[in-house]
Amino acid sequence: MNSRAPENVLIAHGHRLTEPRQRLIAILSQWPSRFSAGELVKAARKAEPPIGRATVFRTLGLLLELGIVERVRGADDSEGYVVARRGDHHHHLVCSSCGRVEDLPLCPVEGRLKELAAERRFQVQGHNLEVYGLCEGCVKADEK
Amino acid sequence: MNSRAPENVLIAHGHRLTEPRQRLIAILSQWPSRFSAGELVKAARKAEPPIGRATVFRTLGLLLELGIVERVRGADDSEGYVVARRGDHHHHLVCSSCGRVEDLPLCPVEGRLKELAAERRFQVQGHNLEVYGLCEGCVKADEK
DNA sequence: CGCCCAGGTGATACTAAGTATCAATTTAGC
DNA sequence: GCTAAATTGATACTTAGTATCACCTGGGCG
Ligand SMILES: [Mn+2]
Ligand SMILES: [Mn+2]
Ligand SMILES: [Zn+2]
Ligand SMILES: [Zn+2]
Repeated sequence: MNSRAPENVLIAHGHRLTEPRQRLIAILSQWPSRFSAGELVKAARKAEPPIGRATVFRTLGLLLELGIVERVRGADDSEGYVVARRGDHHHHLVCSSCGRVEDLPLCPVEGRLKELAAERRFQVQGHNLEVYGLCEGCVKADEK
Repeated sequence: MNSRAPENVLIAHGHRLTEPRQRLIAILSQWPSRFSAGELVKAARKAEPPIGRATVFRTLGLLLELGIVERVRGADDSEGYVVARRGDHHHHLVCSSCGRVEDLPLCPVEGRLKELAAERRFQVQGHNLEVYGLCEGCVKADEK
């Protein structure tokens, strides 16, 4: 049994494994890449039977809190989500051309940040970093 | 003449120095700290004569693009703005207790990020970083 | 198995942050 | 002052998310 499977994480945190939640997880598990709240709402509405908008947002919030999905902002500042592929502290490389999201497991901030903040007497609790640019595929397409 | 004064920056970029813009700049110049779009809209509506909502958003976008204001996300993921105090590349220390925003002029990402991204064949175009924690004042208040 | 109720659902309505349209107004240069 | 182009503000629309509340159901208990 994979204890990192969304269904098990839900249960482990005392949440119920309801039908709408299972169906949303199934939809997400096949999602190719970054998606907006609206896209998920649309997919949920098309399902049979349809899943309500409020439930989609509530479930999205729950999955976010459990680390099953992550919020990732686009280069254009748009909100978006991706299904998480790792549970530890990491950041994202977001392609500004195709929108693909890659995990960046090594945090380029940790060390340096502590010193800088300490000098300012600022007590760091957390940070968030997104890196924008072109993924390998889009760089190649660009060179042609 | 301070060429960094908002009025001059507008003109230098070929924009008109209209009355609503001047009045919005005046309102912003007295803004104590981080503000939301809604707060600015409200202040603009209370002004005499009132400034329209659409104009507030358009002007905010313009000032953002000219670097006169900066978008700063709160620890709770809320959108917000601050009047910029510097024009070069920098980040922000955002107090999760009082909401105050401090500039962090030394970018703790630059060096390390290049190497990491190069290994992944990701061509970096930019990044955005926000640091959350407690400002000096709130740390002290907390200790009591 | 079947009861029961806390937790969850979905319809609806509401808020915040924008964007789009367009007729009416204003700015800035001549 | 005149005029064209930029800007305004009213209105309507979109996306993201929250609040309410009557109804429903998952799953623990007997
Ligand atoms: Mn990730
Ligand atoms: Mn700043
Ligand atoms: Zn790409
Ligand atoms: Zn503070």
